[in-house]
Amino acid sequence: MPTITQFEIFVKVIDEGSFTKAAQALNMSQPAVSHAIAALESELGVTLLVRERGKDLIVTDIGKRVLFQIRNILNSLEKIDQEVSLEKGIITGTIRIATFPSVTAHFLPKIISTFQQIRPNVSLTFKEGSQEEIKGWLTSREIDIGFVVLPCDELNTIPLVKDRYLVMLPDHHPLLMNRSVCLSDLENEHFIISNAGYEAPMIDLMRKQKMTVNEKYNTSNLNTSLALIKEGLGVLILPELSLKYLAYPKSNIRPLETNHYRHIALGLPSIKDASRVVQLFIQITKELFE
Amino acid sequence: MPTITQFEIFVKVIDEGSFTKAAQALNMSQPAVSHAIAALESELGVTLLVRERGKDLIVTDIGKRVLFQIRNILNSLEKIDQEVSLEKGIITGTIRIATFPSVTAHFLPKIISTFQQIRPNVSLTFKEGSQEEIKGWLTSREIDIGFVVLPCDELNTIPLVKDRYLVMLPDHHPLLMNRSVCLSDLENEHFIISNAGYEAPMIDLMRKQKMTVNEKYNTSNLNTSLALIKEGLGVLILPELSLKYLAYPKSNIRPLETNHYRHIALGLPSIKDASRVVQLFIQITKELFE
DNA sequence: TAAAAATACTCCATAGGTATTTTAT
DNA sequence: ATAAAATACCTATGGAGTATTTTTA
Repeated sequence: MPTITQFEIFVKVIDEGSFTKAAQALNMSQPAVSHAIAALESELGVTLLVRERGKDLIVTDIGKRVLFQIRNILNSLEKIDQEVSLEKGIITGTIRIATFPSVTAHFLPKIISTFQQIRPNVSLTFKEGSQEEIKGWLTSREIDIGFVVLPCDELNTIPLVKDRYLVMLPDHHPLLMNRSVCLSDLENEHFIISNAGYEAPMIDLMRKQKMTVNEKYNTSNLNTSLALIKEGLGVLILPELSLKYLAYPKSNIRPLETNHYRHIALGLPSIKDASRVVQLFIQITKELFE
Repeated sequence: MPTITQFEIFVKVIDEGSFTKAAQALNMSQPAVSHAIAALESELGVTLLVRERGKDLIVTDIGKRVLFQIRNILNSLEKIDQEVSLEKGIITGTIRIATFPSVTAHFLPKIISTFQQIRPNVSLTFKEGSQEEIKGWLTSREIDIGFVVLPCDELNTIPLVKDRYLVMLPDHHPLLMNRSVCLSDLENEHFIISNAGYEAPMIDLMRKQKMTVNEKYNTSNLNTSLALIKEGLGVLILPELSLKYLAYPKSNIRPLETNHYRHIALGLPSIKDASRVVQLFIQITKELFE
């Protein structure tokens, strides 16, 4: 019969990418980790990890499938702990949260402080990534809950706030004559696309409406994008929240006329299966946005 | 750290209702079972079971909540086994199925034989109960999949077949003059209701349409119901499939005119989280009804 | 008195430790 | 030479057994 400790060791080895680092993280000896993985593999009768000294660890295909179930098991164990603590009158637990940059900047501090005031014994851990990364972490059960942009059909979602889209224009741009801009106005513009993908839903919308989209520049950094606009090389679509801390003259920004907003929401694989503290987190976050 | 064996013992004790029986079922000694439960309880620091010698075992409130998570853990372990077996080229596993009487009688034999032909190494276990029992077993994760009657919003469902409703009438009943009967015709009739609750959806429908429902007799057995109808004491609504093996003259039966059918479906907590063999079972069962 | 759970004790399997070796960069 | 995993060997915790006692119907 495999051991829960073996499961914990297996997950830690994968998360750390090395037997030695996992041993350190778990405060145990390296041979103990070697033993545990070997025992698990011989118990199951399959190879879970390909270790080539020097090179990176490789998780086998079956290893990944087993990993998914093991993460579920460890999550259930965490829920047992939470239920038991609750029974004893102490509310504890850990919530693993993933955010994307504008959420981190604008909402996270308030959410953390509010939640910690209400439940000081619950620890929160954070991870920042792109939409795709966050969804991946949710499906592999590496995190409990994440901030996502709607639409997102593959997850249970809790809508929080609508974020308006803006267009940033270079000086002397003809569209600056208008109070607002609509998507069709942008058909012949050069677009500056950022790696963070803030504008993706609008670009998709244009494509869906059979408009031509001129994706001219692709930057990995918003400041680079700003520089390109200032040079008159293109325009940028950005949600209002992402703009807040950027130094760009208000007079060069126009609201995008569309009934499509960026809906920011909480997402998780299943609200029903979430632990009590995660459900409380959902509740409190929702109330903060009302 | 608790042990997987402890989890298995805990579940078996609850399912068997006794330490001694659980020990027998698990081929181990009674003291070992005592130890395991005591160890689990002291590990968690809570009482899971109240044992009063002679009386029935009582699962505490926290015990029930822990039980739910433990069943999930054991289900995940089963999925690991299945994935590993599949990797080795052998498809194994167990599917715990719940049915209600007309499914047992009409569909189950065919489903079993078809499935066993395709996957002889997968074992199937069956449990028969009422709709409410089946839903309870699914939410407590005691079974993997069950046959349910739609609508059933709390589960993922796979519709299989529509079953017509019929009305059984006593001799010389005026409605026998018609080729078919509609719900409003039945407003002033005495209803014979069976414990199995086959007619529940139609009764609900009548109530929803503000009709008066005269629930006169309540029987625990369809044969009793038949006797009551023959005496002219009331009428009975029954889905066609449930009628098949009942000895009742066809001439006293009329179809119920309604666009509401009894939809028989497969139901489970989450299709996505189901094991591969359960998903195969869904596939095969669905195809059998096409 | 019988039946079920708990206790006392014994044993051994195994998880985890230290020391060392192997292997590849 | 260095760094990471495996191997060898040892120890001790605790899981499971047998025998027995406790408790209540």
